[in-house]
Amino acid sequence: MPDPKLSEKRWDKAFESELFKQWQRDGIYSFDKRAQDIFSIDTPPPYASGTWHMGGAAHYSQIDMIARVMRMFGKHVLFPFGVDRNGLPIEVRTEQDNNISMHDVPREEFIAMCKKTLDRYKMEIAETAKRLGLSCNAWDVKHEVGGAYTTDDPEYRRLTQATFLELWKRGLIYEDNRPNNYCPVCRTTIADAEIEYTELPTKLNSLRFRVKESGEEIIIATTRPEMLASCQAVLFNPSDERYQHLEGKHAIIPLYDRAVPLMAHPSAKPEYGSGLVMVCSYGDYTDVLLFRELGLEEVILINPEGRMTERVGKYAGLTPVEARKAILHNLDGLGFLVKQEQLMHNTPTCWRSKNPLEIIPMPEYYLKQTEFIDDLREVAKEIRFHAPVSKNMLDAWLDAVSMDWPISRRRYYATEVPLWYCEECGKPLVPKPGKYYQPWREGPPAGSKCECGSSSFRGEERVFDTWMDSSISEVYILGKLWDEDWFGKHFPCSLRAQGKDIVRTWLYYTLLRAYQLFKKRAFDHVWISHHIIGADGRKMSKSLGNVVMPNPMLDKYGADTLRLWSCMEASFLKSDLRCSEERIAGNGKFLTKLWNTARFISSFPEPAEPAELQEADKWILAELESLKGSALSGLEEFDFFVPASGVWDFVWNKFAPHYIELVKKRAYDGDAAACWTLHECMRTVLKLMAPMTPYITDKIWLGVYSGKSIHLERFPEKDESRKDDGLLKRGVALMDFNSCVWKQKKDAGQPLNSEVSVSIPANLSVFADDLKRMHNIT
RNA sequence: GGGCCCAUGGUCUAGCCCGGUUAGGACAUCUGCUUGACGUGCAGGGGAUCUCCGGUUCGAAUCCGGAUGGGCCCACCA
Repeated sequence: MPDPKLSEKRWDKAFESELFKQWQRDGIYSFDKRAQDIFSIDTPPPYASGTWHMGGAAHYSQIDMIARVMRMFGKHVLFPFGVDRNGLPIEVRTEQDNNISMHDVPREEFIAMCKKTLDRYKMEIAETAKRLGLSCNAWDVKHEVGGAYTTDDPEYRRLTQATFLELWKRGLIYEDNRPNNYCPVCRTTIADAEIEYTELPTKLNSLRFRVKESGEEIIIATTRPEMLASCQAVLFNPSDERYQHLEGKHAIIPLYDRAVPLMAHPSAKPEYGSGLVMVCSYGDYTDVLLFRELGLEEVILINPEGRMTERVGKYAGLTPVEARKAILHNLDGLGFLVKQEQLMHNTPTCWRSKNPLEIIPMPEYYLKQTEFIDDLREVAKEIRFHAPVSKNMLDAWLDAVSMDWPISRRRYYATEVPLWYCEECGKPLVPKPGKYYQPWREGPPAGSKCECGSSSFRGEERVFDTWMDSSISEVYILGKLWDEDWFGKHFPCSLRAQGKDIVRTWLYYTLLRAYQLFKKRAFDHVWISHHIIGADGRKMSKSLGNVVMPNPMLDKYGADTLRLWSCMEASFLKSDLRCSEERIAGNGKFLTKLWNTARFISSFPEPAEPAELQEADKWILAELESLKGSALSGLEEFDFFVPASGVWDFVWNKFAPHYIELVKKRAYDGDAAACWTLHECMRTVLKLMAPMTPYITDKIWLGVYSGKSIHLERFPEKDESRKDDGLLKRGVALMDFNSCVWKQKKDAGQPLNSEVSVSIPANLSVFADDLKRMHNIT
């Protein structure tokens, strides 16, 4: 081989960190606000806790590919790196690490502890992100467009508060003391969107009640016997013949000896249990509706600590589960328990703590959302979804939203609700937006006075739901805080890239907030990725032993291999990706192949102009053109399976074994047509692969073609003149012919370079010269 | 209970929208090979009644209907 420009014999993942440093030094991904043709990408800031999982690594790699694709389509890409540091997981982690409960420690102190926890984690995430080769605009710069950000930054929080104050001004926020989902473990109200339903075993208990007027015995089935004390009615279906005579009578609650009305109501299903149902405050959401509808008096049985209140009598202080056990024991002892059936119950649980929820009334702030659902349905139609079917997930949630969004929480490490209350008349004092307020530790703005004349205020102690922060991420990254004009020009954000699991939270809330604030869609494109799961098709979990972590994979195989794997496994937009080390490793082979192909080609000079092309050259250019077409359309869809597998197929199944072998002899002779075509194919392949495998492509590019990074290049233009379907067909025959000759020599036990006597079919006569030299045909 | 998606060799998948190819590839497996770059390579082989049943059609993996089996999302069954 003549001197190759690439001296190393194979791709070495150790080049990756060098290249990353060089990119940073040259600032090739930095963001310039003055640029035209902006493409902005809003990504889920990864949660700061712990190391990155495979899902995060693959997910972010692919978002990075989108950023690189848009750059190569000529856009100036806003792609900031963010880290999420708000919310419950940090608090829970801090509580565990320090073996304390948040409420046992002064607020100030607890927040300091959270910060300490966070600082331990922060670097780890960023380091993995860098190793993956993410082309984020900046890693250290803060507080400007393109800068890295954290969601607990006072700047971010002041934006959250400013948007809250704006919505307050527009009358979209109100306070209400209504029964709501409450997580006793997190000790806070949560929104419907934060509920996860889990199938949990429970017992359906049939209890013996008596009818006060007749002394008749009736059976009532319940899964929540500990709620007996709050029972205010017993219902039967109006069509249920068995119970018509009970109308207007009363049932006596066992243990508590209290009489409650028996009534007909359609919500009681005759076929379930005994057909009689007790209504308690609050066993489930139906109870809430019934209490409201029937005007029943609410009895609070569970306190904010998740313990039974005085109203349950001797079970006070127990948790609901303990109380259930105790009360069942008592009921059984007194003969009230008739039977128990085991059943699975789709139980609402907290998505953070995974614990069953209770329904407890608590005064909370609400953001109106139900009246915006129809508008959001229209907004969603203006957005291009990748893949299009993913829009179904959003539509399904829009159909399900039934009540306004409770936005206040009773936690510490989060953005504060920026309000004070007059000590005299209780009226809220609403500060001007623009500053980060912490009402629990500071007074209202100097000189504040209530309408009633008082200047004595009490600070609000509640904080916001984390989604109040997250749902304005696109507003934050587009720099509304720092440059209102620029923001106005570049909103909506070009793209939201996120996982399918947070459609009803992050995506939905962002669209809601953007619509409320700006009457516009938040994004032009929404890209929804699926999950990374274990090789066995199940969710990765330690107990199943199917966990693969990104850092060890990066150590062993490098970022490009990992990135290529995420493209090659399947379409991330259409299905979950199964992950096994074996399959990741296999992708490294393609990098070796690509490297060697490039190294070989680099040993031939690249003519400035294509000379008179021969038929074989025209054939591979036609193949290249067809690859360009399919790959570019896949890239436009942000679906990397098509371009990656297309390039793989082109290089490994057509270009290297057939075309290169065909023109090798010509190339050695210095034929300009062959040399030019080899380089043309290689340049195109490198560019098409650059977004997916940014390291190896740049290393080759810099080594062979340019002093400047491939990541500053544009995608090759399509060239209609190279299309030739007839030639493509002939190419297939050509490849078949090659296989035939190879097989013939193999069957004859001859080496591949031996002389052979075969006749070249008429339709391949145009390739005759190349074929003769390739196969040594005499 | 409602909705959405899916079903292709041992495994993961492409093709299906716009019916007609020996159903393509990767991984695994088997055999052989220094071929002027690559043994992390090259060449070749074996392996699929395209879940099932109907229908449309000259012709169905592809279109239509149904069944079965998965997955996901939503929903107040006590």
